[in-house]
Amino acid sequence: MSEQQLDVVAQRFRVLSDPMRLKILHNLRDGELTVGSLVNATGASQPNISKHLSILRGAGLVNRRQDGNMAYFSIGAPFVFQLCDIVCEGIRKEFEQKQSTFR
Amino acid sequence: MSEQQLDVVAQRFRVLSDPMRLKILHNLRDGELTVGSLVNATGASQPNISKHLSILRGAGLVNRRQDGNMAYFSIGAPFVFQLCDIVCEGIRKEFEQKQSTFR
DNA sequence: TCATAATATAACTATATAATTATATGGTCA
DNA sequence: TGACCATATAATTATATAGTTATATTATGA
Repeated sequence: MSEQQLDVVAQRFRVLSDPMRLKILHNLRDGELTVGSLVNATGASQPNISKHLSILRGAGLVNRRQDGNMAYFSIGAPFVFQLCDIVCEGIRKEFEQKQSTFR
Repeated sequence: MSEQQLDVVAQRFRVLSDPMRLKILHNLRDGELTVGSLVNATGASQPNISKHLSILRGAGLVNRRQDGNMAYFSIGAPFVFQLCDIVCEGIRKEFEQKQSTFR
């Protein structure tokens, strides 16, 4: 793997390394939502959500569809959930190991 | 998924979001290495490598074994390579889509 | 066309963190 | 014990970025 490839991969992980962005992706799991809906669902400010959405879009993780004066966002790369599942599984195993140290 | 869970998952992605850490993991793919070997392999400074290794260790991604006055590090969670593969595949598909826009 | 609603962008601030330099710790062997 | 080697930690600096406030853009409907 080349230096450049590692940079690109690291950049993708960075996009996923923010709780609010994960929260947005999580909320989109059941289907597309408008920016306003995401603002309500997350409790974050509208500019904040817009910015996160543009970052997610830059990484191809969400798609944007405009209808009237509303923008609908949806999951663009379902593999993100696969990634989260693997990470969660890893965290679980790690806890188990740490626990077993005390048994 | 709870707020707290999202925080933990985001934190894990953050650990993987640095090119030098990915480089270290990549170098460990063929087996354990000492800090010195990793310094040589990566071209980074010794304190820098030590710090990255401690971050990786904190996330359970590498294991440490001491022998004499040398520390041997090895992959602690093989699933990281699975994660990278999925991300790489995602990047490839994204390029394909962007390319097809011009055909 | 004007007022309004939804979203996006810009400028700014505060915080997190990667890398460097200097120093400390811990082990080995004479 | 004392010199040396490998690794770890501390302090510092520079940069990246999340969030806020204010403003711009774009679309709708009276």
